[in-house]
Amino acid sequence: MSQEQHVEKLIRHLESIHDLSARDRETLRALPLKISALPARHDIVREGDRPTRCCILFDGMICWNKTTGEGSRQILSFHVSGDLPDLHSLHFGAMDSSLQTISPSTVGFVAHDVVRALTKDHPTIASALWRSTLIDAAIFREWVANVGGRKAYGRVAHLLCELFVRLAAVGRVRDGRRCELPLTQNDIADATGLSVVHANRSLQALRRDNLVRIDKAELEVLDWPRLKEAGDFDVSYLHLNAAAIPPTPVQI
Amino acid sequence: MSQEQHVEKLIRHLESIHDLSARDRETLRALPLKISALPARHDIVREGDRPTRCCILFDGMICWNKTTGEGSRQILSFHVSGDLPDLHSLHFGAMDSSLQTISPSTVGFVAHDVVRALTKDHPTIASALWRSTLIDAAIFREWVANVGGRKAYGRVAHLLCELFVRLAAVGRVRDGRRCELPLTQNDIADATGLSVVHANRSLQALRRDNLVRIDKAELEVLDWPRLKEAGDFDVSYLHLNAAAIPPTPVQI
DNA sequence: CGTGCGATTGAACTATATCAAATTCGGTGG
DNA sequence: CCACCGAATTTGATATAGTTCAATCGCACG
Repeated sequence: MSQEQHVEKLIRHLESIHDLSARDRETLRALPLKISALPARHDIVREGDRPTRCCILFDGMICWNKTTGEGSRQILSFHVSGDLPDLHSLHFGAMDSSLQTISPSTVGFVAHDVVRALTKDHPTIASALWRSTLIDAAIFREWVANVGGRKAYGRVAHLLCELFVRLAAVGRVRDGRRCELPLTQNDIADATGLSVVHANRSLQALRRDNLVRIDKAELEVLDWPRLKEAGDFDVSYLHLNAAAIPPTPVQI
Repeated sequence: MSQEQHVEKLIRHLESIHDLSARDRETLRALPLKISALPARHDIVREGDRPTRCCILFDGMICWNKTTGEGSRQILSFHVSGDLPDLHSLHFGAMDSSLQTISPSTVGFVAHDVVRALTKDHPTIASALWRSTLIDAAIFREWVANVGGRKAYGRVAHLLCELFVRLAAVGRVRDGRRCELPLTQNDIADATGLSVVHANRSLQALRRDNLVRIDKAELEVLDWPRLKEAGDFDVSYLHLNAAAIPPTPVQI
């Protein structure tokens, strides 16, 4: 896929959370990028690293994670097409967590200096990027509430809701109800603070209740209203533009 | 206390995470503020609100929280003297969580427009504020790992470590080992995703093990190395300037 | 000197973890 | 195309961390 097509994904992401002018889009299209294809389970940034560039995700899925003292991995967030997961590295010295691919992914690297120049010369883009990191923070807040306050069933439902809406916001949902879901149950367990066994059983319960179907790394939402309710999911924390919020999927 | 003294707390906070010039400090000292004394348990901002001003905390303690579907409250973060807890409201429409005082608190309100002008005219201050919100995000990440990945004992220990270091960073630790801790056990439970009963028992265990003493809303760290170890605490996620990181408290 | 909130205790209950084994699946080499 | 391999999923059984409920205690404050 050409660089031009990839950059459109970044633009789509930014336009799902902020208005851009035609000129802003042109500026972004001219962004110097180093595009890389990465395998699954590849560390992009490790805890303690001092990166000098940011990464833009074009295809695949990546996550932030931390390893706690007892050796268990906690996933902190997932990122999808168009996201800028480590924009905050611009303002930090050492990274406090690791960024890793979940599935084989295509990313673009942009030097910090380039991003700094971009924000200096283009206030609207600066504002959109700023807002993007604040939305990341809002997602972390929601995750604190998710792992701290909900039972296993609800946690998993909430996670599926979030991924579905975020993918929908950047046009990655087909038929109004199917999206990629390249996570293993181990990943789901690490993201929700559950054991694999219990994550498995929670997923089974969601399927048994006919809320979702999961097959071949694909999620199909069968009953959006009940899935939302199960996950106690309220889309507002994603701070999406109204136009980017998916309509309630049609039931079958 | 005079407005001038209060603003020094903000400066102290910003200087714990970013360099400021003498001119930046002067600019901050001239900031138009509306200072308010608020009682404990007071809502400063509620989920869904669209604030037009930001809040700076001078004295007391406040927290972000969300109420989940089943009615339980999850605390998302605590804030201490000098913090700007809702700086991100500058870039958001509706708030996704509620900001509430824990103890009786003194805050200063600054209009969004004033902050926007400030960041426009003073790039260093803009950068410090930006960094401050990114550190908030880093704290949320750490909390996801805390509630998702640690046992009760470790969670509570981690929380105490964080508060101790953050208070120390802005000069709120006496004798190198004592700081305010105006939290009820209910607050600690809501912050760690535990029941009150279990939070109580975890605290008892920490005391039994002679890691801390808690009395009259005051925390005394008795054994910092072991407390850190119990909480699997690594200060780097707070992204403090080296000078703001407290030395290991003297053992008694 | 009561009143009420916060801390503490005990006991019963349950959600979730852990361990270990079996099964299915996707891909790879022959 | 088949056989095989490792990884991912699933299952069952047992163990435990944490919850819930209900009562008591302590103490600051009017």
